[in-house]
Amino acid sequence: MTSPLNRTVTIEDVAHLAGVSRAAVSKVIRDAYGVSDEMRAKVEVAIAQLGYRPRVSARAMRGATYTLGIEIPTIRNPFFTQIIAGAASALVGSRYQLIIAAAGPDHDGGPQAIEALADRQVDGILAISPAVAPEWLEDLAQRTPLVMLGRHDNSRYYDTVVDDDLEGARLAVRHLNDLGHRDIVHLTIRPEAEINMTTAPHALRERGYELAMAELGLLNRARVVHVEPYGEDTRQKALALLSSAYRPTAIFAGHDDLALGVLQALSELGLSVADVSVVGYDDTDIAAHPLVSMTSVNQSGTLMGELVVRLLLERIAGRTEPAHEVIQPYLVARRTTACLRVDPK
Amino acid sequence: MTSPLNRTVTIEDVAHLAGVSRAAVSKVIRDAYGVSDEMRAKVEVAIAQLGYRPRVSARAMRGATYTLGIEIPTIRNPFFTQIIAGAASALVGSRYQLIIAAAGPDHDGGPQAIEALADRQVDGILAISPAVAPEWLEDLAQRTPLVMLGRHDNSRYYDTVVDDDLEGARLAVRHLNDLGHRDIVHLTIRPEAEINMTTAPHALRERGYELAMAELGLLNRARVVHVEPYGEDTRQKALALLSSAYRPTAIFAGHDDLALGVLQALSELGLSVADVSVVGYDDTDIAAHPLVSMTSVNQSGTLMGELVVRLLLERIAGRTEPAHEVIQPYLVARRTTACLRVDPK
DNA sequence: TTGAAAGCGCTAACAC
DNA sequence: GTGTTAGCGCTTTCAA
Repeated sequence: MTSPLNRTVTIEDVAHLAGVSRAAVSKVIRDAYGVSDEMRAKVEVAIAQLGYRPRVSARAMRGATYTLGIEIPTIRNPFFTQIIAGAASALVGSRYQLIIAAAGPDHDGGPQAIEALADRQVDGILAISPAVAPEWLEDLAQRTPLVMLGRHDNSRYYDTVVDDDLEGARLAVRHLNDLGHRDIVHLTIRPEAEINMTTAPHALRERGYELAMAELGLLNRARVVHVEPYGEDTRQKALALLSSAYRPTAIFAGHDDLALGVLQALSELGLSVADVSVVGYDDTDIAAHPLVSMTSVNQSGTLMGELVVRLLLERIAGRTEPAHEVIQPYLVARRTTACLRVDPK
Repeated sequence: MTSPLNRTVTIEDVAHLAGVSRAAVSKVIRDAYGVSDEMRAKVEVAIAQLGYRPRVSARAMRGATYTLGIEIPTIRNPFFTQIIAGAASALVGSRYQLIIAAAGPDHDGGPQAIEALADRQVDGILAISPAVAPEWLEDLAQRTPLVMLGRHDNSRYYDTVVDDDLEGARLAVRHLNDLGHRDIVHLTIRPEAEINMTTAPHALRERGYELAMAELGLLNRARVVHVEPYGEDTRQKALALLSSAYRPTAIFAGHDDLALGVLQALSELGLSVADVSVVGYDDTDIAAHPLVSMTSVNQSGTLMGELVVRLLLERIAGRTEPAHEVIQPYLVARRTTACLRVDPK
């Protein structure tokens, strides 16, 4: 199985050992048309004997890399890893390998990581990057099949999969209102962190929050607190908010990690969800844990991951009409949202 | 910035526009020796104008890919993503890009993902794979610089960074014993999930557990519960254990996710950490959250990530003597470990 | 069904 | 300091 050579074994070595041409070996490893069973057998024996593995870079020069790249804003958010898990599971049994590039707080949050994938000649790209202009993406998509997650725009060059963030936010606000809350604050990342306001999930959730508050006749009570997307800021701002004179009775956070920060601040102040109700977004695993038991809006990350892979493979296979899928979110009510007033009944 | 050509812009196009040779462009983009400031300026203008980006595959045919690959068993474990974050931060400002390959529950848990990275001609590999034979790794390491995380073996071909799992486990057991516990169960993944018993973290923690129990004269009470590494099994086994006639007063779990499963089972049975103390391993973020507040053994995942990158870059730069670093773990005591008996004093 | 040969985009010797 | 050129390991016509 191990190569007896010092240098890497190449297709040439296999061809030589099997007594055939390089082209023949190439056809066998690609399952290409026009190889006799006999030749296939010979070649496969030689491949196994030498432990031959085709070099992806060399293949990339002429053909495919059989690699799909996925970009995520940060690897520290469990919702993104859930999407990746979904994407990976959709690839099991296929000839494609998934590589991940995380943008992270230290980078520009998108283009850089996506370009890194494109530079590596992946056969297709999945990306979660609201902070990128559509024109830039269209340019990229014309070279590399591209499916974007969490974008509400409608390019003909790339596909999109997105949940109905506006509706998700309304679900959250209405739920809190149903429980008797009227002073509902929305805590979310500062809008500048997402370049394109109209296509970004958090901007849309913020609009959904305002819409819902308006529908409930609570617009005058609507308050939005913006925090830095990474680090300690959530906790700080939540502490300030919760210890201010105008403490809300409920907080709807833009995503679960922010909600966890709010819950942490609550704890630190000796308060509990009996004092201030909390709702998150994404319904990550930890939200369901009994110790946290956090109400959250579920947008089916795993299914999203599977879906984007399916769309991307279609694109790679040649589809040119754009696909734009919208996932319907649903609310999972748990202990972190409590009735404000006990029902007199 | 955008290319005016249909096809991808190549080094040839840049050379042509700048009125220089391909070699000159190559030197500029690699910061290589022997370019005049004037030429550099011309080339850089042309690069910007055409939006040229070198194709990694083509570079790989002759030189470097400036890509480091990191393999992790699963992306769903926050400890691994913490390591990745550390590794990524150590790479900020360097010319290297990190790509991630997750093995995942559906795969063979190591070789496959590592080979996928090697196939892509990464310049070096970081990997967390106890379930792989040293010979296999040595073979790989002779082709590609390799640093392994969480292995206790000592190859001269690859570097290792590992925490002292034996000691970590002892810290956990002693802590519980100090609190008055004597019936301490160890819950960990089934040993077959890690091929090489003597080099695998969980096998070593199990040995450390037994050692500590023996040192405390509690060997006759030592009990180990094995669970499947993924899925619902932890909860099931924990439920069974906690509702059995021989309920322990404390459980030391092999890692934080298992510990969370135990805490979940506790909750479901209407029990709390006042009834059964729990200790985890890895000290992931959620352990520190006030709602969880879980005692855990910290092995500095972020620092580990930074360290492995440093070692890998050294290897790539030419170091041949092996490096084998051992991290000292420490226990972070939190609410999940409670005194069994109130001190009469 | 099989093989010969061109060439993908880049780097590294080497010549100038 | 700069340009010329061979060639990395594959895939893909195209002939046989």
